[in-house]
Amino acid sequence: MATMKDVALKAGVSVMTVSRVINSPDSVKSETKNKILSAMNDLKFHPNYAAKALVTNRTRTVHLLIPNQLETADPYLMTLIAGISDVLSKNYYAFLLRREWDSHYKCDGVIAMGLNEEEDQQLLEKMNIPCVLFGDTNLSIDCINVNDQKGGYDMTNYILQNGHEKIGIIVIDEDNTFPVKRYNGYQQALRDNDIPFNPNYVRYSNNTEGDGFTKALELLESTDITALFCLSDVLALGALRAAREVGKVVPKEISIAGFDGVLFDQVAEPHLTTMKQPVYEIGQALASELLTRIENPFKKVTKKLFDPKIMIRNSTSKLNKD
Amino acid sequence: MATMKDVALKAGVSVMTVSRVINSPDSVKSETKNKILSAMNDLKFHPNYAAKALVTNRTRTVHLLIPNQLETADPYLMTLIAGISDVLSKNYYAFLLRREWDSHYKCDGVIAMGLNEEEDQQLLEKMNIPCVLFGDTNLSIDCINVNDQKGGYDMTNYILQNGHEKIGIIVIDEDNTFPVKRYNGYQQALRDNDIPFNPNYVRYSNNTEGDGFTKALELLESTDITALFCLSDVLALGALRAAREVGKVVPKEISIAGFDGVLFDQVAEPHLTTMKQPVYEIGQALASELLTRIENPFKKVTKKLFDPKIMIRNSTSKLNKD
DNA sequence: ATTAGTGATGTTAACGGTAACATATTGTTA
DNA sequence: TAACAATATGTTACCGTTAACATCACTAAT
Repeated sequence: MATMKDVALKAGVSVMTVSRVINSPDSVKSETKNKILSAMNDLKFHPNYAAKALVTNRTRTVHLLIPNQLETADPYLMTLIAGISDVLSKNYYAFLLRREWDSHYKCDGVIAMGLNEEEDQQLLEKMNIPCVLFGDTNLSIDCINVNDQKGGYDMTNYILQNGHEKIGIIVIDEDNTFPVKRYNGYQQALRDNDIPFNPNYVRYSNNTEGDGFTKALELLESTDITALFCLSDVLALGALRAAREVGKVVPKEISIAGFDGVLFDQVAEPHLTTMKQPVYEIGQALASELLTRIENPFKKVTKKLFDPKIMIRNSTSKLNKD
Repeated sequence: MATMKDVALKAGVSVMTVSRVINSPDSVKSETKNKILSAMNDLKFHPNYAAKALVTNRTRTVHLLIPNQLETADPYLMTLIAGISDVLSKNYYAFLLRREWDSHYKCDGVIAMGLNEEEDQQLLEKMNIPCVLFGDTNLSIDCINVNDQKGGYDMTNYILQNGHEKIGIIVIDEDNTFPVKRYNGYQQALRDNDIPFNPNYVRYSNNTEGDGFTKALELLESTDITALFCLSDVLALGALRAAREVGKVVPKEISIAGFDGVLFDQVAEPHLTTMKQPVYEIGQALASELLTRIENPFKKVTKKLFDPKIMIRNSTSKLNKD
């Protein structure tokens, strides 16, 4: 492998001038620069990142901090990673998945998936390197998140526009903020449409297919809802099964909507109407945000919200007035 | 960050002795070693991998070479990456996804997903670093692959055991070897059970839901098959839809089986009987194989096959003799 | 013509480790 | 106890790059 020394020799200049061609090309006379550039080309020179890392204290490595609760193969996480990875790889950044923050292993930056505010806080206070958070925090850290409130609002609004007024909701009961935001969106949409909020239409559940089934069954058997908004696709899958169980045809007799837009939503039968989170794009955004933060550690903190996008498929329809 | 120099100073020895404690602990007197160890502990010393990389020519980075045809967010690929990543991360190896081999960017090893023999061959000849292939090749390279022939055989055999004799098959028509192997397994199982092979039961298709639908429709309408073996889950999904289209109840009137065991197979309705590839485990195996190869570049080449595992769910059943 | 200023390039040392060799210490044997 | 291994530790140079400073040539101003 050719080193800068080889290039310098071939171009008849000092190593430092070669270095300058790479790092501040404007400071080198164009005649000299051309000589060096063509020498680099001839020798197929590519910088040794290890040497560079040693002297600049830049590793070209990013750590992805992922919650213990999530499996690595979780489709949501994997899509996020795909987005992150595509951006990082393009910039020759390698990355490494970590389940906890270990400051001993050097990296240029961290992308953290927050779970709840407290954990975020604790975590971020320990780090003093560039960091971007998938989530929210009031700390001065770059954050990217999904606009869950808007997602909840828009979906509820869509269902209302279809003539439904009795809309059940299955909320996720978890130490995290997103379900509450989605739920708030639901309530706000009802208010804005002058539809009274009915607490009997609300169920809290774990985020599992099984619990979605149970809670949906309850609602279908004990209330007169014509639509059911599940705050995750996994729940909605359970609700779909519950509808089959009680013999209600989806969407003719009951509309069912989910939230997330994970891989299997299009495979469920009927295809699930859902709020798709732009997870891949968020991954990309997290990575590019981190890269710009690494470039410029003192830039203004940014907080970005990505709007989820409603995917209208055939688990929902206009209210059937019979 | 503490360096070896700091440790050496604190322990009252030379830097080299500290280095030895890390790399060949047995060569240091235990009294000295303890002094150094506790100094390292006090100072929270962790080696600087960049410096190490520079002098040892080891980067602690692995490149994943993924085919251009695959999306990064492909669930199959993502599960593989999850397995790889879990092993690499544990060993503090970072990784980087590349779509083509670029020898200029240093790494300690490469994991390549082969597509077809020719591509593999071309690729591997270019590389002269540790490499493990997900696929097959006659070159002397470590390979890990799925036993597709056995998968095809076992699934066909399972269907035969359920009394079916008229078994349709949708083969994938692609420049790749796995569909042929699965197809061979199908044929061999027929032979071993003395069931004549009927070419009318065979369709070739692209690996898409849509084409699966079309080809399944053809078979359902023009033949008397009682079971249909699709060489991928995506195809099987289309077949499921085709069965609904012609009003045949799955599995009562037609058994449908897939192959792959991807994320959505359990979500399809009815749940799909399939041959699950141990993709996550294969990812882990690829990574650990690579790490041992990096440790010992001259070890004997290994070729491993992982058996796929039949997941019997409710898209298949015993032949209904009416 | 002398001085100061500017732009282009070179020199030196350092980043934090390890390899190879040199030296010191200890133990073994005649 | 001298002589010699064997074992334990130290010294030096180097890996490939950049930062900081030094030098040089040339132009502009006095």
